[in-house]
Amino acid sequence: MPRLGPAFFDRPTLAVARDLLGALLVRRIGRGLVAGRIVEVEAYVGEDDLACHASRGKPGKKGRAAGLYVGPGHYYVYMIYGMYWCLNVVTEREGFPAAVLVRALEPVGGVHLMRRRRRAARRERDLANGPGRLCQALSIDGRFHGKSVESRSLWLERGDPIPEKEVIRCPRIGVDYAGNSKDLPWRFYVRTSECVSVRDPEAERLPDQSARSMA
DNA sequence: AGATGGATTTTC
DNA sequence: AAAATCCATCTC
Repeated sequence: MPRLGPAFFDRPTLAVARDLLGALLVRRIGRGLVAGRIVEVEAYVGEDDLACHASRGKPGKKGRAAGLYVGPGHYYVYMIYGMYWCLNVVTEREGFPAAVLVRALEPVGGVHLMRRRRRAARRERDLANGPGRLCQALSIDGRFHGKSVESRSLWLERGDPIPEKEVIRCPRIGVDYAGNSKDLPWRFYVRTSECVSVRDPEAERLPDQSARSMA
């Protein structure tokens, strides 16, 4: 499958997020390959999004959030709760802070390598069904922060498209602190996947999820 | 339900 | 300088 280049990410963040569903995230570790199909993502868009790191601290391109301004197709990797890494891909034009957080993968290849790094996971579906877990499973850490998606050891490939009917759109996880941004429906996941980290029963009951405005 | 634990941000 | 907070996960 062809790799996704920077141009793929140089688009509105919600469209990128939606289209990343079904794509493959591939990691090369030495001679081994570890790969997963993306089944859950979240969009973080601009300084006005109170859940986006760019809304914190001093406005502008300083500190941690600087990594969100670097232009489309770069990884933004940060540590959370002092223990776990989270992988984002920066979107939109240079100078505008936005990214897509990759929240869950369905294991596709190198499952034995994932198990080695995810001893706590008993079932295969638990190997990468969370933003911290997938970084453990694929051995992704701060070394990838700021790197390009054209990296030789971590990249994305186009996968089979996910039909609109299978896409669930709902509010993001863990952003209750984000005031008026907390209910924005900027999380997308694949309804039929067993590897979604947190399901949203209410959203799954509603018809025609992602046909709503992307604005 | 509670513990974890480092970087970042906010408050004093 | 100190306290609070965090895009989470594991164990109990």
